Amino acid sequence: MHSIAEVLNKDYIGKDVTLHGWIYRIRTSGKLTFIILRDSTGLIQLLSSTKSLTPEQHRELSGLTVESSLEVTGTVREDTRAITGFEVEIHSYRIFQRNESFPISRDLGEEFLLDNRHLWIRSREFTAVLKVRSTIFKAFADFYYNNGFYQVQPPIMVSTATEGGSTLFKVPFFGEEVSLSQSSQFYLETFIFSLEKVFTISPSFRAEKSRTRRHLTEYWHAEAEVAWIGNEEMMKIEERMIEYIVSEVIRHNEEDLKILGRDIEFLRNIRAPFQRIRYADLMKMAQEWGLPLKYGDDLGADEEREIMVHFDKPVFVTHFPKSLKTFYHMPDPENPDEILCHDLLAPEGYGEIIGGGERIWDLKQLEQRMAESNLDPKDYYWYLDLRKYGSIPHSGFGLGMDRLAWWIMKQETIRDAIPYPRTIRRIKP
RNA sequence: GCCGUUGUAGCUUAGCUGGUAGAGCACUCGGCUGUUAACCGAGCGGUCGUCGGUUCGAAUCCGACCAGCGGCGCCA
Repeated sequence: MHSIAEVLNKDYIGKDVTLHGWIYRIRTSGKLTFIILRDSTGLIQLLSSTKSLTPEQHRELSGLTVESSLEVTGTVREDTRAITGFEVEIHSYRIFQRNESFPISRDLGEEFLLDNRHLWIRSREFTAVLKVRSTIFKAFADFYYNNGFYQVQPPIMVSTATEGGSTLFKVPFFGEEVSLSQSSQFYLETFIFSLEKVFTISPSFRAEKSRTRRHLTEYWHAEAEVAWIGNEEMMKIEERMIEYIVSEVIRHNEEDLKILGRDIEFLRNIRAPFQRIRYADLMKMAQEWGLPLKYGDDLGADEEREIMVHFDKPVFVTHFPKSLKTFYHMPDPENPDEILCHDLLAPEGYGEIIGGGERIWDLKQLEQRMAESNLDPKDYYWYLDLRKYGSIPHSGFGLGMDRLAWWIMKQETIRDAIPYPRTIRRIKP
């Protein structure tokens, strides 16, 4: 048994190989039939003819359809006319299944492909997407393992909101109603008191009725929390992490990026350090660029896009006004109206992919900020406990893995970066 | 939630001011000993999203509803 990628090699010329996979294309030309076979590693042309098969066998192979599954044994030869430079002349085979007409052919509509995502997964394009995603998830975890972090597993079913504004998914829980997690941050903060440096990649859920190309209701949320460090040190870790993930994708997925039409040279330029811009300075710059922004405005999607036109690497925006961020962010001691936080904006119009910063670690200060936000301390008793027993300075961040994958692959919508997107209007397949 | 837009064969679509619904792909059959999303010929395939209205006559005009997509707000 051989893989297709393995056999696309001069060492196999003249040798017999056994391949298995699915029919990617099939066409007949007179008494010859060309089958393009697909497996997880690539494509290869197979030749069926009466030279090496009986007329009945040749006829059976010629009658196969796209995505039929089979195993073939044949002889490899080099042939520049074949799609990947080599061809296998079949002399025996086994058909596992001959399909009826495969629903997906050429000229595909967006809605149809989403309805048939379970089949579209097999396409060359989506196979490339899945391979790049696999690298991104591995590289994220590797980066943190290599830097002394522990991976932890926070709960998914939770009883409190982490952030006031976002809408929660309610699920029944033995006669009670609980929520699906929309951020693991508070739980991650609990882990640093035993492990100091922790990360997780877990699903998060947002019941916001967002209808945009960058929102999912279920997404993969990568989060880290680090003891003893502040906002600037946190950003240093993040920029190296992004650089590492992008470099790993370039190293392992060059072919996939080509299939997706991604400009690899652009990605090669994604190297730390990334520029830091204070919110107040960004507002001044935006005004010079003619954007209708003033101090105190939040960055909308349009503003992010217009700002990022001026950069070809991700940019950290820091020191947001207190009013724009939630209660747990640490105010800047030098200017308490601003907080020690950062958003990382991706270039090329992709916008925010990371939100993070330093957390308030003083109990009184946290209680005061919660009171300002009209939050009931009882709901957060365990979060407040962390500030009662050996509290320490610490920072963390949350990264939308699907958004990162979406940007790295430069896909049209975030739905094209995740196999089974969940949105306000889509729960199938 | 608000605003916009689209819906014709399994898929992609043409059909303009109302007059018997047309093509390509897929599939089936036939032709071609080197095809590259092959090509050539034939066949199969449609309650024009749904319901209602206007009209002698509606895919086409009007209304409501349903579904998808896009934008905003919110966020990762």
